[in-house]
Amino acid sequence: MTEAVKSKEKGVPKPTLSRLPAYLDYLKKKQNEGTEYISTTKMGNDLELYHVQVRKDLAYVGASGKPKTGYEVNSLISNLENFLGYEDIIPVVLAGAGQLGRTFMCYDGFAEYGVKIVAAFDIDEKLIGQYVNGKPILNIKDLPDICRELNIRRAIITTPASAAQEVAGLMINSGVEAIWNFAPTYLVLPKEIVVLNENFANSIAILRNKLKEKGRG
Amino acid sequence: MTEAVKSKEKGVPKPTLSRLPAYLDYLKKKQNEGTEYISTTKMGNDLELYHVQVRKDLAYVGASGKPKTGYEVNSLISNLENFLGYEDIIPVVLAGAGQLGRTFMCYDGFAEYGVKIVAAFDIDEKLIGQYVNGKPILNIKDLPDICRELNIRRAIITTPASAAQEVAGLMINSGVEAIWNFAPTYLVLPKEIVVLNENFANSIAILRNKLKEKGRG
DNA sequence: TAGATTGTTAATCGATTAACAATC
DNA sequence: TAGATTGTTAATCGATTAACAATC
Repeated sequence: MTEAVKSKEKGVPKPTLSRLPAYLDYLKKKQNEGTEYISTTKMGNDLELYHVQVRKDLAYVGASGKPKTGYEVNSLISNLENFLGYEDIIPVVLAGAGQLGRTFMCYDGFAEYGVKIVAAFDIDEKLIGQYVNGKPILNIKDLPDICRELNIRRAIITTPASAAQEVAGLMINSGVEAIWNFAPTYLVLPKEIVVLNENFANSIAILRNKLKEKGRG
Repeated sequence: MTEAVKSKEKGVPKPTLSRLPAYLDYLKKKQNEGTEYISTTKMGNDLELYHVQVRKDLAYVGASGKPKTGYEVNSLISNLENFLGYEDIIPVVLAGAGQLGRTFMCYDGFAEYGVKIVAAFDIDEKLIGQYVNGKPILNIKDLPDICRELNIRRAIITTPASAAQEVAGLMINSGVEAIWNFAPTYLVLPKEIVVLNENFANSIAILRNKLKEKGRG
């Protein structure tokens, strides 16, 4: 009946959501250059987007501007950061301490977006017990205990493709609700689990297709 | 006038394209299990897609099935691989031989999709001259010459965010037409250049949003 | 004031879903 | 034959684009 309830139900449109980090990145650069106000016309031009779309996206995160002046860069950044929730620190575990896994353990950029790797897990005895960037590599067998103890709900998979499905199962049994999968395979998991398959094959296909569209094979 | 011309013009619908690698991965697993024929009903069930959509996507890559029997797994795989063009080997250069860059140099999985890193480039004297997985790390200053010499048109960026934009410019001046960017920033480049920004911030935002939609913050 | 810019409402476009006919 | 499955055509849905009114 009341529209307050109705509007809360729907999630963010996916296309909108995927543009928000681009706006944020762009605005931070502008902020560094000392820009105080910016128009959606300018933003749209630079980011190759239609200005009305930019305005709608910004309205979505609660931002508003002034006719003739535009939007205040600082408050726009706050709006976006708030909406994206980068302030909340979320502890995650990582399975697969191979080269990619260890790269992620070292990569402090995750922290900027609120993702904090607390421990890695592997099956390889040679890796178990080591520390990478201050984070321990533990035996995969201990994953359930650690997850429950620390109340971990998010996980990253960087195992080989062959191990990914099994590891994902183990994680889910340990209370994990969301999985960010970098293993080159598509995980098939229960509907209540959130998965994001980060798939290079997919990216390569998209790149090739964009090239083909522009007439270059 | 003739519909032959008309139909060629349009590119693949993006949603379709992004599902194709998932089908391929799924079908290869089925092939391993010895499955010879498969229905779109089954595929749709397993991959959480509507069966008509699966059928349309498969029609797109030139596959066809038989009523009552379904699609032949082997030929479906061929169709997909053909369409995705994983057989053509494309030489690429990589800029930024830091930890992520070196991880990619070691990762032979790229080869499976036709991507072959021929050389890496960096600005760091300590790295220049080293070999990683048989591939040389060269001085970034030599990138233009090497690209022109070997007729390289594709590049990967794994530099820090601060260097990415400049490196991209250098690449474009050296004949590069497509850039796969892993630096945590959105590149703004001429329209004729194809860019794919592989952005973790974006992924994290999507993951969070999926969780929110399911009622878990 | 005039003009740039915001913000909203309507029209278009494309992809997904549904209904149904064709086939083995 | 009957039923499962393909393949096509029409209906729905959601996002983008366009048109326009409001405002500083």
